[in-house]
Amino acid sequence: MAKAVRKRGDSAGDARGSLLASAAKLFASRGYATTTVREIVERAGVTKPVLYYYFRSKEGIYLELMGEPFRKFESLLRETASEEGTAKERLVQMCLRVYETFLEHLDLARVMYAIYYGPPQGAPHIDFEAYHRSLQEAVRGVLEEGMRLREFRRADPADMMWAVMGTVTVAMELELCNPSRSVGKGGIERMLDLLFEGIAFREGIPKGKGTKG
Amino acid sequence: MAKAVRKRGDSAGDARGSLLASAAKLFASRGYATTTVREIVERAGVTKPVLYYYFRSKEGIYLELMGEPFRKFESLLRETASEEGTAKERLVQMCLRVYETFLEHLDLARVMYAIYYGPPQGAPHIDFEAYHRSLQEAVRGVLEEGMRLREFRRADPADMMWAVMGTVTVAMELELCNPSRSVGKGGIERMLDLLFEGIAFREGIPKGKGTKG
DNA sequence: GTCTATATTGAGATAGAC
DNA sequence: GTCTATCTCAATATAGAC
Repeated sequence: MAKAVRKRGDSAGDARGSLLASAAKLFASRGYATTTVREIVERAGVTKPVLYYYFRSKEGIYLELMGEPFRKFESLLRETASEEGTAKERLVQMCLRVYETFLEHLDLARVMYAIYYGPPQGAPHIDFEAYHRSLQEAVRGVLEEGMRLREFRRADPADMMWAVMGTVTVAMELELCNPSRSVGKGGIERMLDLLFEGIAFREGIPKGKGTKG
Repeated sequence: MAKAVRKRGDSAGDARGSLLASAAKLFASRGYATTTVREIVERAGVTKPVLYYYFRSKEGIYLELMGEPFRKFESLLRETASEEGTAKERLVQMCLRVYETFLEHLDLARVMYAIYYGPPQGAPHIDFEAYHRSLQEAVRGVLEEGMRLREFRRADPADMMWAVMGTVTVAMELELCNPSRSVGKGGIERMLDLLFEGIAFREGIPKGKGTKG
């Protein structure tokens, strides 16, 4: 155990990255509250002052950790909203990218779930709700556009939005708790297809999708 | 605060019930690990030995607490599986009853979510996964029957199952974290309707459901 | 500076009177 | 069945030797 041994090959900025990775893993597996600074630095192979140099505090490294995926998430929504393609195509893209971002940050997703659904654990407050809501708004926006373009049939946009969210939610939570049974991106596409066959407008069928059943 | 005052009107078996209610609220709001026996008994207006008399331990009251909704959940699945009605009707019933059971035990659902998605918190192990899976199997069973009866169109039953689960999941999680925006039972029915319009078989339409779009 | 031994605390759990 | 008073134990904090 002792001093934990950073090899000479490690580049300079690596300590920072090691600390982030270490904190992510520990927050994910043991929770924010129960993870100690000592554990984080030990696992990263550095000493306490290094953590405080880069991040000021345990809260600091937590906020830094959560910051990145959320920034990525926001830019993802902006991009997808202003893209080419049918409403359906954009919606599928949006769902798949959200899911991809989720996969790229599984550990952080775990931390987020634990704090969102569990007791606060003394972690500094992050407005997860706001991010979740901006995803909802983005999805709903595309759905409403699809309705205007008569690509989708008319229904309560909120209901449609939640049905779409349901497919992504299920895929994500399966990945979190039961990765071996994960449906993956393919699964999301197939679920959305099932849903679209009900959402798709059925009178003047716009593109080329007949009743293929 | 002091002694916490049990009024004379309280009937005999009430201490037990108060303890259960108290533990449910506290486990839900503060988590299993951080909730102390002292807090539980104080809130219930009794003393420690009363808790140990009825439940043997902190783990005991936790298991007792979780036991009831899960027993109810299992009988619910059995009942619904062996009922009258079309596959769609039974599926909707099943979803609505799961959701109702969830609503009746919101606090416990919160505890369950915290432990399922978060760190174990030292709580005794409960195989939530098994219950979740039996729900999945029940839903899938009805779906497959619906396919055999040509009430639903053919598709991967697992995909359909997850799509259905998604609607319930979304409704439940909304209720947990954002009850003011809850979609409620009506929302589940509407989401399922959206989904069915895609799942419903479209060639020899069995019952009386034409393309009403 | 670091390590080990010793307090202190606060948790879960119990004994025995009533 | 419920109380007061107490026990056990583990985690943390601290003191003092090295």
